[in-house]
Amino acid sequence: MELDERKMTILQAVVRNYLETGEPVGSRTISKYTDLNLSSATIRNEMADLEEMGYIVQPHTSAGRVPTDKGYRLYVNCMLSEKEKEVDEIKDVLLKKEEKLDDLLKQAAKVLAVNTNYATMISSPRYRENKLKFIQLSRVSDNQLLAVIVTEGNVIKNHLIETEDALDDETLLKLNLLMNTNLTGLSVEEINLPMVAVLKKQAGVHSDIVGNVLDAVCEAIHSDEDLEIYTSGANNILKYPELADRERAGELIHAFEEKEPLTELALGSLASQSTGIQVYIGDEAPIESLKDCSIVTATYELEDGIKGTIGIVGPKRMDYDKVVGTLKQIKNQLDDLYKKG
Amino acid sequence: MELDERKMTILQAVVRNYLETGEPVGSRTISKYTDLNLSSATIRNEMADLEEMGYIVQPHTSAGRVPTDKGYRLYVNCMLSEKEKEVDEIKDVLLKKEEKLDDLLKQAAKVLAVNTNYATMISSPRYRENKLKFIQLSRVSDNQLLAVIVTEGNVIKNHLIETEDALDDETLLKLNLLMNTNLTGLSVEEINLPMVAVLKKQAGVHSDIVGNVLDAVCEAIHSDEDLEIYTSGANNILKYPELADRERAGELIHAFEEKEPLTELALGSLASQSTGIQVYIGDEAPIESLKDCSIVTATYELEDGIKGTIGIVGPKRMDYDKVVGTLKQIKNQLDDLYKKG
DNA sequence: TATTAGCACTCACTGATATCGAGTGCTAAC
DNA sequence: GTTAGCACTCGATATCAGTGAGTGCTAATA
Repeated sequence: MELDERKMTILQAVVRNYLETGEPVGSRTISKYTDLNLSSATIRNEMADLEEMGYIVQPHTSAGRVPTDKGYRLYVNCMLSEKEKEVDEIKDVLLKKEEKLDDLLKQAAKVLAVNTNYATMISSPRYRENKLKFIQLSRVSDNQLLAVIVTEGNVIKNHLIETEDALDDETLLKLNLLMNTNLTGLSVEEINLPMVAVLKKQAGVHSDIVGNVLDAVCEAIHSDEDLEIYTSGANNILKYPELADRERAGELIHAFEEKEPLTELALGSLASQSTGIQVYIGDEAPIESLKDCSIVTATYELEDGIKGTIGIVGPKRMDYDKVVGTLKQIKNQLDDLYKKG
Repeated sequence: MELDERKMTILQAVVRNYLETGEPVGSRTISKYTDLNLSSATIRNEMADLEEMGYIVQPHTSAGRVPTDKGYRLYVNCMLSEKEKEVDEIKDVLLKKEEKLDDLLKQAAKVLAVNTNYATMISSPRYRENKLKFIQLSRVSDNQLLAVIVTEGNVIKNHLIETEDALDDETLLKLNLLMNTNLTGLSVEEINLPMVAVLKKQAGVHSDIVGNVLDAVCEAIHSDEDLEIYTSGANNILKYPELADRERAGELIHAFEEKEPLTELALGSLASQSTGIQVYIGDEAPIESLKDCSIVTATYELEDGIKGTIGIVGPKRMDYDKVVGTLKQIKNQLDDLYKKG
């Protein structure tokens, strides 16, 4: 059987209607809803076909139709390709400038949640291929050294090192010079074993300190695992009956609280390379516990290569149009605000 | 009317039974449950008295009794004063040692949540009366300075400062010396305006940098507002029908996600000076959105004056005995682990 | 005088039954 | 190919009687 234009129109009408009402939609509704000027009987026949093709189902005999994942997918694909062309009209979703990046991100998540009524998440940007910019070793007290490590993206890491006995100023200066001259501008991959050996040798009795600092450097740059995730509006989950039963809601809330699953999602979305919008419907979701939901993610990019993920989790009958629009807008704003700031 | 010992026994039995079952408890149940050897009729008379005194209520005529907030309060007071004496038996709630303090805290929240099946929170410790230990100003790039501020409790703060033009090494050294000699060992309260004026004067053209650093110092030490809150098991809320309706659960989940309300709670608990256990029942809660819950908090103390709050939020019919016991245990462990580490 | 047995009464809860109506598929007419 | 008409399905809602756990009150009892 073929999916002609009329069937497509009817499918779209079914999906739209279902998104609005959340109730199975019947033939009579569609007959009035569309401008096809067809009787409900005709629509019924078409709907029977659409069901056979797997785009819609009846929850039970004598009920209207509900889109399947496949139906949503088709709808979303069409919608997205239309959105491509269309210029995004300006909506009033606005971010204020914030001092700190993480405050800005928190705010973005919140604004998105309030505007869409879904649960939202945003990951801190991930600095790929990051290079060392600056190392500073200072004596904090007689037996404590502080290593401050700054990387290209201005990510700052602190690391306290316990020492046996106090180092004098001269030694400290020497160590600082040694490390900065040898390591600045390098990424972790470029710091290899021979280099480490040379450094340690030059450090003499203080080779353990160098080792310690290098470990901290490694951790600071290779910060895949400490991708920060900020969430907002997890309670919105409870607004959608199809997600609000104890079992499901519990899992979702848990995922939003623990954040590990969301980290996966963020990393996955980043890995996919696409800068655009990604939509996961039901089973397509990369996270087991979100498989009854739809997820829409976007990748924002603060500067070249400094990317993060922003996403929305909601019921499958999500207002995709609105979500995609709002997401794009926030994404653009994030970009702009940072460049200006 | 007087609350004699028998009434007290009956009240306790009612509360215990209700905690277990969550169902209104009737006179016959109590008659069997206690070893008072009284008929249900006698119990009924006593229960009528207890109701008149405001310790229990009937949800409706022809139902058993349920404790009121006042009833819970009496029960908890008795329980706590008994717990005082009793030596805590060793349970197997164990924390593993962690590298970083925040990992340890996260773990504590999680363990507590898993063990009790309630929602839990823990605040990072708050360093009161904190003194400055060390300031380091370094040049990161031509127009960026990095101020690293270390306080007595080894809390490290970083602050990036943009500069018009590059400072040479000598000036930098001078500024560092200036600030360290003048400020080390002082608390924010001790850094007054005349002192700031003198510093700025000595800094000459770089007075703006000094001002900038001082702001950062102030923020670093006076870190009331950035008390970190870690939560776990917020989804446990959904396990208790009396909290699981959309309205209430939404509010609770929201509180646990936004964390601001919990910060209030933590600060309040710290302010109360008590090192022991605090129990808030229903309306007693300092947070509006938690007024249908009970909250049990404890103050942990890593070192002298370095205190944080750990707390549990659950339904009013909470297993207070177990919660208090577990909380005490975790509290002790937190203390020990840190001292050893 | 305190306790208890007995009894009438209350009321949430359960399950059976009836009714309603939105929606379907099919057939026959247009 | 489209549509009107009709019988049929089945979830949702309302009604109602029956059940049982629980109460308060009264009168008998130790």
